[in-house]
Amino acid sequence: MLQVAVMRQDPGKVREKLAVKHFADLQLVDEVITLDEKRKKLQLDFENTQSLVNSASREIGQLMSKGQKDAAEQKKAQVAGWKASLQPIQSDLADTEKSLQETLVRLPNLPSDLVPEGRTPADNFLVREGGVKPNLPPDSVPHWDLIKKYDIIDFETGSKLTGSGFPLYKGKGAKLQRALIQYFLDFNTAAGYTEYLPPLMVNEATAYGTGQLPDKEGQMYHMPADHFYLIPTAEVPVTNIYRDTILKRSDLPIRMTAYTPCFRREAGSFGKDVRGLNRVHQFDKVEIVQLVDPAESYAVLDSMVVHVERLLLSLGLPYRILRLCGGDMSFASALTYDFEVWSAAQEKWLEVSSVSNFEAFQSNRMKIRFKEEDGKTQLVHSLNGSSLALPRILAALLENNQSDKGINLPEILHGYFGSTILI
RNA sequence: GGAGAGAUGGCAGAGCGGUCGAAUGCGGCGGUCUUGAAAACCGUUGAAGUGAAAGCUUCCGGGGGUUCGAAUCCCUCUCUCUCCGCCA
Repeated sequence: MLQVAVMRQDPGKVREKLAVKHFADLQLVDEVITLDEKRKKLQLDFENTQSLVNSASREIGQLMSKGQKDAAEQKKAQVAGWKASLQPIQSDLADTEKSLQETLVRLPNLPSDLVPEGRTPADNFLVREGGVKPNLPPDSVPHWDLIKKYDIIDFETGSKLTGSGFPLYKGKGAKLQRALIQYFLDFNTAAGYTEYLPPLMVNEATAYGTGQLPDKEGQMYHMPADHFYLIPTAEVPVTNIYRDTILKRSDLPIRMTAYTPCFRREAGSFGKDVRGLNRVHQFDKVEIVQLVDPAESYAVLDSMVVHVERLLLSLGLPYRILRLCGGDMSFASALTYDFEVWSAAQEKWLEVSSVSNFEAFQSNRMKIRFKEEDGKTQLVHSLNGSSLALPRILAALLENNQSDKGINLPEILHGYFGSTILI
């Protein structure tokens, strides 16, 4: 959620920045400012009258204790008059605050100055590529064939148990998932992230805090009986750990990591994009989240990018890093880097991580603040990224490392998996 | 699921319907003392909105009500604890 103060200060700049994101309803900026002015005026009216009521009430108390009943009754009548005039102001104020809030949550975060112009993924800025693309023999096959060959995921039975997009990992496939999760968590905790294992269902307030509600309601699985949502990413419960908290400056930075399954309805997906592991409804992911001093958030973003890059390098996967253009960024993000790995048999790039700085957008909604030495409280900046999403990593590992003998695993996984090769 | 108790400031813990935004203790911060530290003593110490400031308003789990006035009374929801039942 954008801060009203920022919008008031320079509405022109806000509109300009929203245009970079191709946000159409620019008039909402003026609506917010108008509503906020109205809110202020009503609040002032309310407070002035309320102040009269309060002080009169105090006087009534004093009169009563002195036994001056008549004078007290007179005051009471006066107060009744004020209270009557208070009523419409109060309801008007409540309505104004409500529509201000509703308007505010419809506005996306402002992109940072580094965000490139553009509308589609084709306009994303290539930051760098790394790793070496393998030269596969002509008889190489995509991962869904390898999955069958080694019998490591049973999609059909997953469909039988739940529905399409709910893979059933089996045997070495299940073990490789466990190995990857274990390795990713170890990698993150070694870098100073504290490990969490959060609830997989969240309530409405939590889903609202990270911005899944009210906008992306249709993308989450909902449990109507209890008003819970299955999490689409660990970001949701983990960032909300600090909702409504005032931290000390010395608490920052807060670094958290969590493994969770992620549940996404992916309504509207179809075709070859959903083949194999490319897009599924339930998948495993290890997430990193940081809450930091605003002055440092962009340096932290860079360090998170390097962190994820090292992880990909250690897996020996060819990757590229993209800085997302205004049109391809998420609602809440100010700057996002996407990581894609090269899936050699499909011959396409697969997104495996998205690292973003949300600046104060999420923290403003969640009221995550810290106290400066001089006693002022201000909003933290929040950042998160995947390190990493498992299915597409698995797809690339299978495709890129296939051989006559089996899937040759990167060295770092040998210990975790208990073997150098998956056969 | 049944019965009971409770939810107050960073923590602990008081609080008669009327100067209660809230005693007290601990912790934090500042100071006195000290070569330095500790101890002791003194002072200070919640958040939000608005304002140049003084101030004013709101907040004692959430929501609603009674009253001139609610942390205090009533209703309701949520959560926590104790006991019972069920159970991985």
